[in-house]
Amino acid sequence: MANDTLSNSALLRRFQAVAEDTRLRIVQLLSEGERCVCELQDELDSAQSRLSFHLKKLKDAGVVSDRRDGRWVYYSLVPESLEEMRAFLGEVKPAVGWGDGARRGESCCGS
Amino acid sequence: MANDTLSNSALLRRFQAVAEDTRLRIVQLLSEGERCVCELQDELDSAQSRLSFHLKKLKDAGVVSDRRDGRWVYYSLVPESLEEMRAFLGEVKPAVGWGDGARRGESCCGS
DNA sequence: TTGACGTATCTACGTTCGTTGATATATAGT
DNA sequence: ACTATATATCAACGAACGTAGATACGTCAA
Repeated sequence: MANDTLSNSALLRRFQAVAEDTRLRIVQLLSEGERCVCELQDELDSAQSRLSFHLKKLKDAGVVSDRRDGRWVYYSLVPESLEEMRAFLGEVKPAVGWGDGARRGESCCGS
Repeated sequence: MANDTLSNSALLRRFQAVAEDTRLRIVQLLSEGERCVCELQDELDSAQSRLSFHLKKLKDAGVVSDRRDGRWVYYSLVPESLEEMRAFLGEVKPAVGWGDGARRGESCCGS
């Protein structure tokens, strides 16, 4: 795996951002295109301050970006950040699938 | 997007499972192959009960599976669950990248 | 300038989460 | 049976998180 432990912090924050019900739904909705807060409010049937809170989390984690247009602020996904998570899950997966016998060298705990 | 809102719960639990420092590292380590708890204990320099707690979280979310061999319990990744997360992030990404002008039909908030 | 509207921030609160240390369970060796 | 080792579970605690309501900020129209 390419990433060292320290550089995981950005990745971790992205996973944390997505790992919440409302925010996962927001990501889902934004995958159809950008939305302003009031649209999300309707679609998620969520209070305004609540949504603002979650959008901030997503933004701070780099998962979404915002752009202001007059009174409205439009949010959209940041493809790179999603790709980063995807890449992690991809690097991680192939090394599996070697079930029982195929362990690394010695047995564990020195015994 | 194929998944309806309800079927997100399993996916959500997987993201929640991975969205924690120690657990993200565990997934990283397991990508190199299965490990028993005591090995992870060494590699993560973590207390035993702490590790057990996190492994349970991962297991309950379906991200890892365990197999007992004598005194030891070996943990390994469940590729399908990682693939499921990957798929979600993949479905989500392509619809982006249409920045400013390209919004959906009408403008927002009825105005 | 005033008022309406869209959004962000702040505060207080209850809940969930991760940690620690103690204890319980399981397996293997003597 | 007894002991040592590997792992899981439990109870108590503090910290982080999500929510709701109030308030502040920014933008537009009259």
